Amino acid sequence: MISPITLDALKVLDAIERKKSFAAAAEELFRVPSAISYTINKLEEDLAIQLFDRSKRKAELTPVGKMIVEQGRLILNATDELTHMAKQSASGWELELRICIDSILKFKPLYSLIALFHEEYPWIDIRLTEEVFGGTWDALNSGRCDLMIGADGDISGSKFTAKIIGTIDFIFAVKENHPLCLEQKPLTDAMIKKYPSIVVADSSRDLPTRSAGLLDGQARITVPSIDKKIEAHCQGIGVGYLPIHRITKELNSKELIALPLRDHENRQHDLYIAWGKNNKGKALAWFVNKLQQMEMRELLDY
Amino acid sequence: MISPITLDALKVLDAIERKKSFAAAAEELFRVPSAISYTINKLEEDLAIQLFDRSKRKAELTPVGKMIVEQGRLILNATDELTHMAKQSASGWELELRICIDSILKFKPLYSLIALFHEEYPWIDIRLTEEVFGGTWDALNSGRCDLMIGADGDISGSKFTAKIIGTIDFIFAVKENHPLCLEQKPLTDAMIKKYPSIVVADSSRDLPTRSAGLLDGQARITVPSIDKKIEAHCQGIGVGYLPIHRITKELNSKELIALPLRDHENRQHDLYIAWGKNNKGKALAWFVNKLQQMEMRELLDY
DNA sequence: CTATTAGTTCAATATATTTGAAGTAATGAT
DNA sequence: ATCATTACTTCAAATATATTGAACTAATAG
Repeated sequence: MISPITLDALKVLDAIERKKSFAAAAEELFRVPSAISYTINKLEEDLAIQLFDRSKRKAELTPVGKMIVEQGRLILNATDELTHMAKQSASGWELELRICIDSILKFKPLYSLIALFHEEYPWIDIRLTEEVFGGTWDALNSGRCDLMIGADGDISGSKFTAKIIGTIDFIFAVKENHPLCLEQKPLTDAMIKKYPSIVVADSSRDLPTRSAGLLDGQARITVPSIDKKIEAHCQGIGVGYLPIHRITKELNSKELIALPLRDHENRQHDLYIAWGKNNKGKALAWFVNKLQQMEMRELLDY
Repeated sequence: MISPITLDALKVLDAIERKKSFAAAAEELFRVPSAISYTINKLEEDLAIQLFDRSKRKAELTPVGKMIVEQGRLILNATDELTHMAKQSASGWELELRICIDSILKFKPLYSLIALFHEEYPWIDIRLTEEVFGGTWDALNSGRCDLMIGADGDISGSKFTAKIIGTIDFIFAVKENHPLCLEQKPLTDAMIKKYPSIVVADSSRDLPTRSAGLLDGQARITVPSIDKKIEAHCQGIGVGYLPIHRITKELNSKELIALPLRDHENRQHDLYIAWGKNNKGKALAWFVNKLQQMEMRELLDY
């Protein structure tokens, strides 16, 4: 026997310390005093350590005894928590929920949602990953996440449930003082094609790469994230569509200029959330519910 | 029953997971397979949670089961550690050691000693307090500390063991450009008495205040710590003796000037460590041993 | 100097665990 | 496909462990 300590003994020890008496502890635990005495004696014997000073009428904890009570309480709490966790997760709560978010969306509003969730269910792990364009669908499809929040482009098949929770406006934006600013508005295709377009790399691995509806015959510069794309626009390296909510700062400071196009409306993309149809997880349901209640404005962090 | 989990069940669960088999776990725990089966069945029943998937020949942990194994190991470790701690402290190791150090000494070298100690005995708490002059003796005398490291002035009686572990040199030092610098050397009492002396408050509460051997008939400015005294000297507010090792920086930068005195040698104070004679604590012994081995230079942090 | 309180001891009893033999069902080998 | 083997389960009996209540001891409060 490596450790002679038992949780029952720790419970008894705890009760004695709180009630300051063997008899009172016995009552609390629905046992007779002699049973308490037996448990403590056994623990002392097994440990070969005196836990109580019995020279007085009332038994008093020795310093070591006090320490065991204190540390023991931590252990008892841990087991109670473990029991609780186990019951929760056995009753339909996931042990972890993996959320994949399109990098077109801002993380911040999701953070506060996660914080809220974590307050209620601190034992459930939330794993957040980021993908660009089709990457979120791909992550869901290949089982790398349980819930995707992302740009549109629906997936075929009946494995997933998808809900549109809003739309994102895209506008054609270029750097201030960009040559295109001097051209006659609205801009034509020919004008635009003279400048490279900035494309965010599709992080899809399994799915066919999505064209993202870009103009043809134009030089392309591929960047790994939406942030880098915005940066590239600001540097004047290229031109293209950007989601309004991510560039409000740059538009306000006139770092980026929105330009009207002859052949394209300012485009709208649907914002989806999607998850496995037969995923009955309650944490998933919690997030789906909250996300649907959320105002688009909150999610985009205008 | 609040938590049906028992440490024994967690041990069994751990063994099964490691050995990947009920039978192997049984062997490891010197029980028959049916006993293992019984323990697991009981735990599953009490928790009302399926811990193993028995559809295959080899029982496999369910996700919840895996979690319980993982968390359970933490709990098992904690109990093992608790047992260890208890045995250690019952075998003569203190649960905490209170060290009181004279503020004349630097804390830093003691910190590394404490760090070293903490590496070997992480469960023993070290409480470090600081006192000025007689304060360390007083702290020891009144039971506020177990070990004092400090300036001299031996205590009468046989309650304590004291060891001299070195000496500290004190010199008479004043601010650069202080009027005393211009006087003829060596300085006489009369010259010094014109300027206030800086006295560190004796934090003693129970013991008669110690005169600290200062010149009489001189204005006194009382400061609460050695640092404030050095500061006061640097500001030219007063004059007096300072421990060399605490003012090497100021002496090198000529912020403070050491001056020779006619009537006093540069004084030496013995550096003591002392502790209760019948304190048989092993942590105390460890520190006493290490402190005696330490070079004065290390302790003063020259 | 009792009377009372607090905890202990002990034999009897109740409960829980372990055992070994027999059983079931899945896997692997032929 | 069949059969032996593996891996675990079930069950009754045996054993170990915990609980009880009655009798006991020792400290302290009145």
